[in-house]
Amino acid sequence: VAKQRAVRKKRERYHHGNLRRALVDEAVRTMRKSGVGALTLRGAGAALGVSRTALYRHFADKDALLAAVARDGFVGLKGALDAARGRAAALADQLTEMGFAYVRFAAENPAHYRVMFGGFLDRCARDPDLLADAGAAFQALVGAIVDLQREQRIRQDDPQQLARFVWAAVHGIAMLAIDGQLGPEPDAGVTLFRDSADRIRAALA
Amino acid sequence: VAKQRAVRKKRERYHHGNLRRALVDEAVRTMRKSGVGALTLRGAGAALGVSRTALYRHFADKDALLAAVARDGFVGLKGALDAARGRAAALADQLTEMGFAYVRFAAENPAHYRVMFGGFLDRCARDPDLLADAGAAFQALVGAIVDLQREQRIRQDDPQQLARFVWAAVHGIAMLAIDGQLGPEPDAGVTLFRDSADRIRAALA
DNA sequence: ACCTGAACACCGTTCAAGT
DNA sequence: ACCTGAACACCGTTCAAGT
Repeated sequence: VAKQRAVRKKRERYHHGNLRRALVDEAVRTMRKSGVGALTLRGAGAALGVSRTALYRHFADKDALLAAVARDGFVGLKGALDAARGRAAALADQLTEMGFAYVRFAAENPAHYRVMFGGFLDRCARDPDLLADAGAAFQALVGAIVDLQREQRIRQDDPQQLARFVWAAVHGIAMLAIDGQLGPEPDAGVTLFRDSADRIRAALA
Repeated sequence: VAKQRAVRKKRERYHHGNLRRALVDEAVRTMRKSGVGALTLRGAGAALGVSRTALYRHFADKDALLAAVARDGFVGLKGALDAARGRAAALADQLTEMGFAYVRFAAENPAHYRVMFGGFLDRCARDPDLLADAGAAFQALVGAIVDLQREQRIRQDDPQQLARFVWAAVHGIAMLAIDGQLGPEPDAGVTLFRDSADRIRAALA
């Protein structure tokens, strides 16, 4: 009976405009369990007790849904980076802590991470807000670098350029790890970042 | 008439066991023109004047074909890296030259590059030789680092570990560029590597 | 802002029966 | 080592007609 009521309640909420949110969550859930290849619009609809065509009221097509999934991912990534920055005891540790958080985010959400970055430009054409969400995550990194520059802890180059370099290094580690290119160990990415943190520090000195 | 003969000749070769090679080439061609999403087994067969089911004589399924495409890519990447290393005037320039070649390879073959790295571990299960081809490309990088160490030009850490760091940095630049995350400019990756080469050098010093 | 139901074109893959 | 031809299950997407 309680279950019945839960379903009823859910149903009602869909009519209040939450189907969009529910679809993104369902897509993320499916991807986490079975990869992005397992995500089908028909399956997502069925899982939510909604017709196959209902989602076209909220998304132009499958790619638009994936763009929303990507945006959701960048919001989560920014949250993880901000939290890591706050956790750092000393200013000098902020960037390292953020690097660990970044690689860990990717390792824990591999399918989601791939959607965030795969064909980014094409997805931005579908949903211009994606660019802003991705930019916000990137700015968390730029902010940490600007702070370090202000305290004279790292070189005074263009912070955007330095941030791009650090981003590429961490993104490369995350991607290689996700794709299994660093070996089958699930924490291969975290390990490589641990080994590389001193190199990155030296690069910025 | 000449065309007719070419087709005839091609046909004959297929029966000599070259259909496998022709399928890989056709897949690469299609991906280059229209992306990996445009690659279909039916289309590849039609383009080669071969039945829809003929390729199952050479590949277990579509993923096995993509594994062969990935292997082909790693062979090409290793060739580009070796050539770049040979081009370098001084020993100190080898790594930089290889970095440019790497990023350029990815920029010129984006779809191919994605197939090489996407789901690498899963693809290795399909075709164990993929691991060897990828390893050979990686060893080109390790070799350059070992040479620099022998001449005391860079730090004496574990060369495999240093190579992984450099690889991740360059891979990250290449991936961000391919996905348009560095902006719509087609040479955004090469530009970022140019800006980052000094950082990487400092990291290895 | 949803529903049902039917339909379209396009997939990967399998199989039977040939040469 | 290829072929033809038929079939299966599964896609994304569209449309008409409802509530």
